[in-house]
Amino acid sequence: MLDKTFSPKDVEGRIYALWQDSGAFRAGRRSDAEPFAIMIPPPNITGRLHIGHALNNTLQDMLARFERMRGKDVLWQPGTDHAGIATQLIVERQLAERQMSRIGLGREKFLAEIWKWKAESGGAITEQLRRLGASADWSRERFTMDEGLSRAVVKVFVELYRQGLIYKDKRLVNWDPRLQTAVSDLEVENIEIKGHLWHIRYPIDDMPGTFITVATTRPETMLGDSAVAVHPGDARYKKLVGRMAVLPLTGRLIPIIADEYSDPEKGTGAVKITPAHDFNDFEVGKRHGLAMINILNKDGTLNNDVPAPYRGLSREAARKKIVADLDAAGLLDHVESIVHSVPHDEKTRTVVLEPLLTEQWYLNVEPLAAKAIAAVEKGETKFVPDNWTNVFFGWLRNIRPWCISRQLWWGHQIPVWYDADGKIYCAESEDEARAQAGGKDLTRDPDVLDTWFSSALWPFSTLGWPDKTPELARFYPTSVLVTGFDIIFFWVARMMMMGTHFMGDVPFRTVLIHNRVLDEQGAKMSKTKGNVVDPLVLIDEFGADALRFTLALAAGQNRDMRIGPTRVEAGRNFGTKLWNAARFCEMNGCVTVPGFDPASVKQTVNQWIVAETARAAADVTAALEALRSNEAAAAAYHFVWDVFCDWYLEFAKPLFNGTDEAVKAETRATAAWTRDQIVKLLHPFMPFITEELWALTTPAKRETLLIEAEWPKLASLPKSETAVAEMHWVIDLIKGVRSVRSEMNVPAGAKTTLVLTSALAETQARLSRNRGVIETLARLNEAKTGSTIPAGSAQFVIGEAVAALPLGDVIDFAKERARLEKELKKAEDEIARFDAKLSNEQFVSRAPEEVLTEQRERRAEAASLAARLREAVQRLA
RNA sequence: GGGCGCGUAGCUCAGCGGCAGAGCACUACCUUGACAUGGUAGGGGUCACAGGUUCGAUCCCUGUCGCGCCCACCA
Repeated sequence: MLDKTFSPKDVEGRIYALWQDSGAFRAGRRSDAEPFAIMIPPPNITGRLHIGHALNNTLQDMLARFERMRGKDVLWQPGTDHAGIATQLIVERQLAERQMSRIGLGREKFLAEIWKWKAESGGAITEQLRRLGASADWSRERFTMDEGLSRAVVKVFVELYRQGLIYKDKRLVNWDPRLQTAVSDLEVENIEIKGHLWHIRYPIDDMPGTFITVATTRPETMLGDSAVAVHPGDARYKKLVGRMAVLPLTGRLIPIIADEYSDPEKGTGAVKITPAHDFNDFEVGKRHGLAMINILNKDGTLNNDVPAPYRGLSREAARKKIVADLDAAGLLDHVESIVHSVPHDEKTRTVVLEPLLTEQWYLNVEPLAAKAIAAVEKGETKFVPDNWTNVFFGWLRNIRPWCISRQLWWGHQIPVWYDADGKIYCAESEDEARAQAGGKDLTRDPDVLDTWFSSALWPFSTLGWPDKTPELARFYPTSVLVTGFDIIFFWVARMMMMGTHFMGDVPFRTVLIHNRVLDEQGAKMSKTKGNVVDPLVLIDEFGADALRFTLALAAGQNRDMRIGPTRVEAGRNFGTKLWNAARFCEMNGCVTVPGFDPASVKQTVNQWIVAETARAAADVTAALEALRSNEAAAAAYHFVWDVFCDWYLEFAKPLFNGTDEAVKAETRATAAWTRDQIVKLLHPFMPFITEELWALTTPAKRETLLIEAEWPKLASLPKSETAVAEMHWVIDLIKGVRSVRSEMNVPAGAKTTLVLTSALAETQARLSRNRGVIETLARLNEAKTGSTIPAGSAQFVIGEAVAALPLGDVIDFAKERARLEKELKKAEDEIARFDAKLSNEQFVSRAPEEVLTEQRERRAEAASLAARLREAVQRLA
């Protein structure tokens, strides 16, 4: 006997172990079946499962389990990402606690420390994915710095280098002064802050008392100015072009140049040019051959190329001092308060990034982007929902070189060596490089690659590339990529580029973009706000199934979804409902009957539930195929709760308590069959509870659902239209009687007699066929047909029949009359509406026939209702 | 500046040409032999606003307002 409620925490661990031992998660179990592959977006090894991961992996697991049950050979490839910056920072912080430092240890020992940390703590996130129920093939788990994946990274780098797509260049890059590394354009977070626009007067050389005024938000950069630019057509400055300005505080002479870049409308129309510290100025500087004066050290302090008083100052301190000094010199024209956006690091959003002139490795992604664009244009990869396609195109069509080098230690070290003259040798190994160099002593480039470089290879590097493995042949291109829109540029686009370039085919056929998860108040979750909804806490409280079902139901087209305890509670309640329905079946001896043929049932109610089950299965299947998890979950929910529990099991009660053994047996078998279909349909969403029910409901013959159960394919079952119509009639009748009873304030315990007056033989037959359930569910002591209404009764239309309920003294006449009048008014309004519609010539001539018929029928119903209400009102009066 | 998304019940959201829906919250009643993590009945809506297309618009088109996001620029 099943317990009264399902207790997730007592069974989830056991069931997960059972699954893993069964080997059912493994890819390649069905070598003759159609392959289906999903690559997990590898979570950072530093990560803890957050609600976004929970959603992402719930959707992947849902698809993996669905396709597995459909008989496909499923590969769900798990793994983790080495997360260069995040991991290095964590270990550095831990070292600091032990009074040690990265620099002190040196590269080799520091990396050993990270590997040690990874061995101890790096597996946390995958353990947490298991708690969610993730059915990934853990035997194939990969890490972006595994030997094999690293080999892929080196191979890709070397090939791209030889193709001339990777090159070294000295130009401005976004520099993080705290981490002291370059970052890519994508890693820059522009944040709007309140700032100032300082207007500074630069004296003109040889023209005492004449100034040219420039405006800047970063006054400290003036120390690196090489020119002042004005627009060639700007009459105000025409006579100054070609003269020199005296750069305040330095005394340096800089030219006043004419360049289209200067916008006469903006600021003063004259703009200071700092080629080493501004992306636009860099271009201007190149055009005019200006000096590139770098004034910053790698840590953001001012270097020795500035006047002595400012050397070594932080950017903030330098700014203050420079403004004060300019003011003292009378060169500060005025200060304006403005709001402008300032580049910050994306991780902490606290460090202001600086454009800095450094030498970095770049990947010319343009030719790769062209291939990725072409593949999507040809429909080789589709985005769901497809509006993301344009976002993807938009970025790739305006793509700029990707800065791929990072001044970190943790990551894939760049496979480039230099000889004493600085000549570059790019090779797959040091030996190969040395051979190229003719045996010279070489030093390796100290930098590592952007973490996303290795992630971009994930769909094929995890399958063994560059080796031609059987897995690669079988599972590439993968079937679906499930991810959030925030990494379309970082990851999806780059996988598309690398995949099309190196594999000659797209990495995935479909990209399912899901929403971002917010807290219950709609705020972005962040640790500082303390509003992080921890999925593990939710799992502890409500169970993994509850969380998964809630997430599946909430996932949709909307940009954001809000998740919190109250929604997960509803998911848990659904699990309890399912559990108790199964328990009810068990109590009534519903046991799975081997060889049961659902098409053979004779009872109307059983024919009906078989047809409804088939429809639910079709709905869930169609929704899952279309990757619409919310529709799939909703269809299953509705069927289980509103159809199976609320009506079918209630109809079954009088049958189970009846005396007709044949009917009882058929109903038991049908109920057990339906329960089994439900358990299978819900398994992709709620794997634990369904597995438990699969085992417990008929312990004798079951293995695990995971291995045994096939996805319900019920399309060939009879539609049983007559049975369905009859049950709908019964349901409407019962609802009507309940409503009337409630309105009439019939005391809860009291039973009443229902007299159905109908001239239709069919109605009378239906009533007599279903008398048992109608009497039970409508709490009647008698239901009978007749054409006369007993004295002292009121009559109510229920469907096409009329219920005449004995009134006795339980009715509040005045209230009843008011209610009836209200109803009558409603019905009359409705008639008027339909009449207006039906007398509209255009409507009648153009609307499809079935719409017309439907509208006429509804009009007739309303009219009949109105007539009866009118009569009832008169009777009460 | 360019682009995208969203305004539907008190709240969170589905629906997207032909009865306006769910969950939570609310009201009343019900501890009935599966389930109070439940049941029954109910209240609550100018589907943001204005035009247009259509026989018919919450749904399609145009515009307006409001909210959010992305990209670019920022002297």
